Amino acid sequence: MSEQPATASAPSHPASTPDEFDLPPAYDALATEQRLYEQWVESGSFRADPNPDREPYCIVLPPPNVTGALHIGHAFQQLLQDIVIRRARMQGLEALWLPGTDHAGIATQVVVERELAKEGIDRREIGREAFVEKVWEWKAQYGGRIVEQMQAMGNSCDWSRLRFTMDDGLAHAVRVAFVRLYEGGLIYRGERLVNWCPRDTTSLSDSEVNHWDVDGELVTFTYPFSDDPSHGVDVATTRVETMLGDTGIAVHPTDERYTGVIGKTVHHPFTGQDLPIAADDAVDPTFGTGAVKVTPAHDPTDFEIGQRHGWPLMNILTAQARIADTAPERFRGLDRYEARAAVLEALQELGLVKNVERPYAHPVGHCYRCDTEVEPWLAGLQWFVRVDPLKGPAKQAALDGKIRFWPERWTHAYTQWLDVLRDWNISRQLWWGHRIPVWYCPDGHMTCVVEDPSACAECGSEQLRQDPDVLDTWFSSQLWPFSTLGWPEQTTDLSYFYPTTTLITGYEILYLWVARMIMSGLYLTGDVPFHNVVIHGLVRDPHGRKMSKSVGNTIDPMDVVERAGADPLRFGLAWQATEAQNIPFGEEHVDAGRRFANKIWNASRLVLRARDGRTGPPALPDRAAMTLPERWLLSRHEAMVEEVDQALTEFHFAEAAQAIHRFFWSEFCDWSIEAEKERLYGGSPAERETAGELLAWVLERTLRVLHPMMPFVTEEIWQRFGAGESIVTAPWPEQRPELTDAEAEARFGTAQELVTAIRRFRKAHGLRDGLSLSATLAPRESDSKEIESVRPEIERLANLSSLEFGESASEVTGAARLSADGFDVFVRLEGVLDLDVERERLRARLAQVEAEAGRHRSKLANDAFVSKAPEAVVAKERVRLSSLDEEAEGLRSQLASLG
RNA sequence: GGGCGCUUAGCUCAGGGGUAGAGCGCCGCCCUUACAAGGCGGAGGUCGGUGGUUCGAAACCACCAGCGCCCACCA
Repeated sequence: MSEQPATASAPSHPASTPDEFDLPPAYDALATEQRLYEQWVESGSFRADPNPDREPYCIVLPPPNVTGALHIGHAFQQLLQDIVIRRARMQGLEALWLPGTDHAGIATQVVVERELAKEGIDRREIGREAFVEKVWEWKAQYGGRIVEQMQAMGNSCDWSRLRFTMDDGLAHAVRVAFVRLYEGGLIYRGERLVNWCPRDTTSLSDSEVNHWDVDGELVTFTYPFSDDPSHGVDVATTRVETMLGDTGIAVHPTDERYTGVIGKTVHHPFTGQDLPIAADDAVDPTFGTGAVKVTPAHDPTDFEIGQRHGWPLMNILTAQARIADTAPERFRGLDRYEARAAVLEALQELGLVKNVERPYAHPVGHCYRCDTEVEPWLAGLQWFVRVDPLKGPAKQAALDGKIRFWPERWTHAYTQWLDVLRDWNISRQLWWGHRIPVWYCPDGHMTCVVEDPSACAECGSEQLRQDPDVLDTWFSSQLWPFSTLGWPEQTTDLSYFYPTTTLITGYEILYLWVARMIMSGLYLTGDVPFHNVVIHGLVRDPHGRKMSKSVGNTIDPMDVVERAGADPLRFGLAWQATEAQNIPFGEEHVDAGRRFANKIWNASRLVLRARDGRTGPPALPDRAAMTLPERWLLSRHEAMVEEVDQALTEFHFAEAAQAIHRFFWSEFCDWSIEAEKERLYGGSPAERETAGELLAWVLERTLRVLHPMMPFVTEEIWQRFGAGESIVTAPWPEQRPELTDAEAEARFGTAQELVTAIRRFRKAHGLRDGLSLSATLAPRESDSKEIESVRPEIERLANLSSLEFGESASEVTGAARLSADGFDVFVRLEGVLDLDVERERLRARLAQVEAEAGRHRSKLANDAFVSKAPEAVVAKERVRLSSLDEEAEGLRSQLASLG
C-alpha cells in the first residue's frame, strides 16, 4: 500500500469509504515501480528452471554491447520480448528470458582505444596484455549499467543467468565450436583479398561492410604498347592510384576491337614493367573502353582474373592504406587519397590521361564501425568458415517451417541472402576478443585444440606460438542460444530449454547474427536454435528520421523512466509496434501512455470502491441478475480478450495494445462505468453488489491481459483485489466464448446511438450538459419493448429527466424529432429552443440523409447489383434505404411545422 | 543491376471486396461526487497515378510515379 499522502486539492470522499480504497487521485509511477520490481526479484518470479511438469518457453536476449548504454531501440526490442515472456509465464509455461551482454570486439576496442587516447595512451605502447586488462576494467565499470536500465524498464529476465560472451563457459564453447568446425573441414586458413579497415587495422567480413555511393572520379588513361609507344590501350578506373599495382590488362574474348592485341604487352609508365594483355570473360565489353586494368592485389575481380592468368600480386598499400615500398619511390608514403591525386597528375604530365569524369558517383564499401572506406587488401593468412555445406540445411529449416519468420516476408530475404553467401572471414587483427585456438610450431605445423596445448600435435615441439588474431565477434554471438544454456555440455538446461522458442531482433542483424546462429546451431547442435524469429522495425523520431546525437532527436529511455515511469514508455512503444520498417516515436506517445496509466488508476479507484470492501477474486454475477448493458460489457470484453490473445500469438503488438486501449477507455470507462453508476449509486444493495462485482470481474481480467505491456500499474492495482500474491504469475485469462452476446451488442449499440443523437442535439442548440431534457421514443421498425430494458441507462447517459415510450410519431407534437437506428426520438422543446437553429439543423440533416438515400437508391436500381450481390447485402441496402426515406420524410414534416 | 517495403485525416500510422478508423493536433462547451493526465460534441480524407477484374475496388491484378531499405566484385 502506498504511503503517499493525498494531495491537498484532492476531494475527500464520504466517510463511509474505507481507508484502504482511498487511493490518491493520480497514479504515481515513480513511487511505485522500483518497489514492485524489487518485490518481483525477491520473490523469484522471474526465475526459470527445468520443470518436467511444464512446457518451456525460452527467449535469449540479443546481447547488447557491454560497454554501451541502452538506447530507445533496445528499450523497444526488450519490451517486445518482455511482453512475450510475461504472457508465456502467465500461460503457465516455464518461461525463461535469458539476459546477457556481448564483448563486441571492434566496437569495444575502438571505444576503449579512444578513451585511452584521451589520457595520451596508445595501445601499442602498453602492449596487448595491458590493453586487454584495460578493456576488462571498462567492462566492470559499465557492464552493470545495462542491467540497471533493463530493470528500470521492468524487464522480467532471469538475472541469475546473466551471461557475457567472454565468460569462461562461453569461451569454452567458442573453442569447442572452432575445433569441431576445423576438424569437420569447415574452417580453413588461406590468403586472399579481404575487406580491410585501414583505421581499425583489421579485416572485416562481407556483412560488416556497408556500401554507399561516393562522389568520385572516373579516370580514363592510356597504357602505351611496349612495341609501339605511340599507340596504346585505354582503360578506365575510379581508383587511379591502384595502377601502381597493375600487373595486366584484360579484354573480353569476343571484343573485336581488341582481338589483335591479345598477347601483346603494354608498358607501365612508372614501374617500367611490361604488362600482358589477355582475354577474360569477367570483362564487360560495354563498360568504359572495354579494356580493364588488372590490379590483382587490390580488387576482388582483378584478383580472380590475375589468378586465372598467373599474374603476380603486387601489394602497393600498407595496413594504414599508404603507398608501400613496393611502389615507385616517388609515391611512397602518400596516403591513398594523396596518391590518387599524385598519380593522376603524373599521368597527365606524361600526356596519358584521356578523360576525367568528375563527379562520378559509384558505390564504395565502408567499415560498419567507423565508416572508413574499406580497402580490398591482402592481409596475410586469414581464417575462413566454409559456408557451402552450411547453407542448405539453414535454408531448408526456413522452407520447412521449422523456423518461422514474423513477418513472413523476411523468409525470402533470408533465403536469398544464403543463396549468394560466400565464405566467412572470421580473423580479426584485434586484441579484444576470443583468441583463435590454433598454435604454430617453428616448423609451421598447426595445432588446433580446445585446451591450451603444451606441444605441437604433429612434431611435439614445445615452442608454440598462438595465432595472434581474435575471432569475429559474431563467431561467439552465433553460439549464444546454446552456449548460454551450457553447450557443449549436455546440461539439463540445454535439453529442456533448447531449441529456444522465439528470437526477437531487428532486421539490421538478420544476416550478421540470425542467419549464422541458424547455420552454426544446425551444425553444432543438430537442431534449430529457435522456432520463431520476430523481426521488428527501427525506432525513429516522430518524423521518421533516424535518431542521432548530432541531430539532437534521441530519446534516452532512462530519462523517460525517471520522468514519467516505465509503463508509459512501454505502452507508448507498444502502441507503435507495428510491422512497419520504421517505428516513429516521440514524447507524445509517452504522454499517451502516462494518461492511460492514470486512466486505469482512476477507473480502478472507482471499481475498488464499488466493491465496497469485498476482497478476493471478483465473482462473475449470475446472468439472470445482469442487465442488458452489463451483458454488453461482458460481450465486448470477451471480444477484446480474444483479439488481444490472437494478436499476441501472431506478435502483432500494436494491435493488441490498441485493442486494450479502445476497450478500456471507450467501452469500459466511457460507456459501462457511466452506465453502471445508475445502479452503483442509486440501486438496491443487491444491484449495487452485482454491478460492483461485474465491473471488478471485468477490470481484474483486463488488468491481466494488459499486464505484459504495463506490468507496474497493473500489479499495483491487482494486488488490491486480494485475488492472489502477484499478477506476474496470475493466469492469462482464458477465453469465454459463452460471454459473446450478439443481442446485447445490438441493443446496447442502439442505445449508444440514441444517446449520441440526443447529446448532439443538445450541443447543436448550445444547451448545457446539465440541463435535463424529456423525450419520447418511438420505434419505426423494432419493438420498443426491446429497448425499454436500457431505459435507465439511456436516461442517465443522455441526461433525460424522463424517457417515455410512444407508439408512433403522430402522438408527439411540439418536439424536435431525432432519428437513430430505427427509432425516432422526440425531444420536448418547451420553448427553450432557437427555432432558426433548429431549422438549420434539420435542413443540414435532411441534405445529408437525402444524399445518402440517393446513393442507396441508385445502387438498388442497378439490376446487376440486385441479381448478383449476396442476398444479405441487398437486404441490408433495402433496410437502410427505407430507414433513410422515413427519416427524410420526418425531417420534412418537421421543417414544415416549423414554418 | 537485382529484391523488398511504403504511399489512407494537419502529423504519425492501423485496417482491408459491400455505409472510411485510431492516437496526437485542431474548434466549441463543461472543474458533473474515478480521472481537467478528464468528460461531451464537432470539423477534417475523391485511401499516390493510370488501366484491368468485379454487380461493387481504398482493398485484388498489371503498369507507372515518388520515398525508403536490403543485397550486389561492373573497372
